Amino acid sequence: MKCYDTCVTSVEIRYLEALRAVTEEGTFTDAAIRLGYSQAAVSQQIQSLESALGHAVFDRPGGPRAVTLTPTGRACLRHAEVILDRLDEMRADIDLLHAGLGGRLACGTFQSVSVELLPLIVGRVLGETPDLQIRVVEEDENEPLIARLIAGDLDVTFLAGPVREPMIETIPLGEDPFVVVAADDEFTRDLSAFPAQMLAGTGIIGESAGTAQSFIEEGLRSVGVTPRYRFQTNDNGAMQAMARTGLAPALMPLLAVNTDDPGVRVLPLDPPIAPRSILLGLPGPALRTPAATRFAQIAADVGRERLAQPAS
Amino acid sequence: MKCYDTCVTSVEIRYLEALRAVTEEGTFTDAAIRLGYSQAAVSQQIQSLESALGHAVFDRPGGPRAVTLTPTGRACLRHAEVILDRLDEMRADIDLLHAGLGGRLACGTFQSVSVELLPLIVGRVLGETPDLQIRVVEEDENEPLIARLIAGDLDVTFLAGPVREPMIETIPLGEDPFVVVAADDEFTRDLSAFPAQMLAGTGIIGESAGTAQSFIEEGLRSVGVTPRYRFQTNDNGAMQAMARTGLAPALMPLLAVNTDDPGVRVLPLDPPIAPRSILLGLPGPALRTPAATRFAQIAADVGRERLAQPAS
DNA sequence: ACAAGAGATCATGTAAAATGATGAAAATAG
DNA sequence: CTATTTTCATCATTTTACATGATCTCTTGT
Repeated sequence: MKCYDTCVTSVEIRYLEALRAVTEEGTFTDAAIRLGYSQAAVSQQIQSLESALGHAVFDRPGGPRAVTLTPTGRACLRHAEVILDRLDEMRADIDLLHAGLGGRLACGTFQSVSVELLPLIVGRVLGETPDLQIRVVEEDENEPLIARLIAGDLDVTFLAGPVREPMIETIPLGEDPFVVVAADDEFTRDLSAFPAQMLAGTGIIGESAGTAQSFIEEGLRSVGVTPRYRFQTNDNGAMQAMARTGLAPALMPLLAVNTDDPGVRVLPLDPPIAPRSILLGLPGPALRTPAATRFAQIAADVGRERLAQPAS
Repeated sequence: MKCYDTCVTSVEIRYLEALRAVTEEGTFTDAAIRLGYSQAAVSQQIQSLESALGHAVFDRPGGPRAVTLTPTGRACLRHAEVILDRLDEMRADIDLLHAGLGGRLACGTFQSVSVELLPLIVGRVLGETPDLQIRVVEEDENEPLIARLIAGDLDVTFLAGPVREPMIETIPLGEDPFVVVAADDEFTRDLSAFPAQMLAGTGIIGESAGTAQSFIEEGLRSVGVTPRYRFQTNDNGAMQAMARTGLAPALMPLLAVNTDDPGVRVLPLDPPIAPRSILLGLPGPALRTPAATRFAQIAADVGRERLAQPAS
């Protein structure tokens, strides 16, 4: 059969549906009834499909015998089934996404939040919507988190400190004070707060870099102390373990501290440095999934429970 | 059938292409250029897609900023990529199929052919088109093979004996005589042919059932012998091994005999019974793949080489 | 404030699809 | 062997959807 490329129609979804229906029903007429078309329409659709593929997909024996697939048609149908299934899946996926029950939620975070706050929130969210696929991305700085949120790479993200970025919306969750984690020895045993001035002498243990550390350094300078590092690591556990040895006190966000550790004392700084505020960043309303909205609500709840609220 | 849905149009391929193009280009205008449409057309296509899905897929910030995918759009795109890829695959698959280089070939066969003839043919076919996926289906009878060929389940099939079935085409490959396989003992050593009459006394070893066996029984009756079975099995090797013990001679199609076995003698029957003709069945030309056609050619070649040709 | 750039909107012509009626081919029944 | 039924293809026609080009609106950058 010669195919004159008079009409450059390409493969359309409805052709594939027709292919499937005709195959399953056995006749064009029944397929047309099932699809809600006229028989002529189905006939033309199959013809269009055949002209698009360049080969016949059905063998029409003529007379009251059922049409059968050609090898070409069988190959085509194999793919068509996948495509049509995938289309259904797409719809289901989107419905689920919009119902807030399914889909994916990519969440940005940074270290101190990851320790305690995030697991709590994730636990509650998953308690409500177990089918939600949550992916967590950790960064040391605000900027990449914000960038990825704007890029749509993330659906929500935790942020630290004041954020001025008109493209996104932020919800304050509370404040995370910086505390001194010191070895539990005869000196610290009597203290209820750690004198900031002493840090100049002892040196401190801190994170390697990142937003939190800049914040700390700035805070220390504002109370007249220039910090000197005795040890820097990005691992919270290592920091605390090192502080336990008595090498130097660690200056850490409270959220990152394991307060169950009997070997250390956790003390506020005196005078205190400005606490870091913890925010949740969300994209504009149009880019927000129901799951993200719910995540934000739960995050605010958890923040109210576990974080100091700023004096308003 | 009246449809009162607000969206009369459903998802179309071109919408998905537009979705992909806009996502990759970042703007409707560039996507339109890439697709060869006007900007307005792409805008409408995306709108149609959105109305079909029920949700926006792009966030249009307005002004000279690139549009970005909404979570819905991202979910949609994930599936769209698969669907579009699959469509390309479909075309490639069909082209390959039509070039005779790829695709699948389902071949029906029966025992005696499977032993020697089929491996030879398959070997040659694969030598020419290594990417062809050949699947072999073995049945004992002609009928299921023919039925599956007509149903399109098989692309080619070997058949035995005369076949009267107008729906399919048959190519004679040659004749497969029935031979006596007997233990190599003092009695058979002097024979150049096995007297049919003797089979009445010794009994025979044969297949359990099936077309071949009916053929044998009929043939024996035509020379005045009523067969009596001493042992029946469907395994050619077992049949031959049993004949080797001297229990009784086996009456088998020559093709099924392992002629390298030193423990047995393979003798023609005297008087001979009608040999079984070996045919290759093919569907009508429209249902034939190039691979099937080539398979038939090679089968005819091999048949000419390895089978007795009927006296014409 | 203004210009530039991006998508939305509108009216319009055109192309494609669906329809309903008719025709041709083939198996089946009488 | 003819009539009937079932099937798909074809044709002319209507209806629908599509793409276009010209504005409109909005936002950003200067």
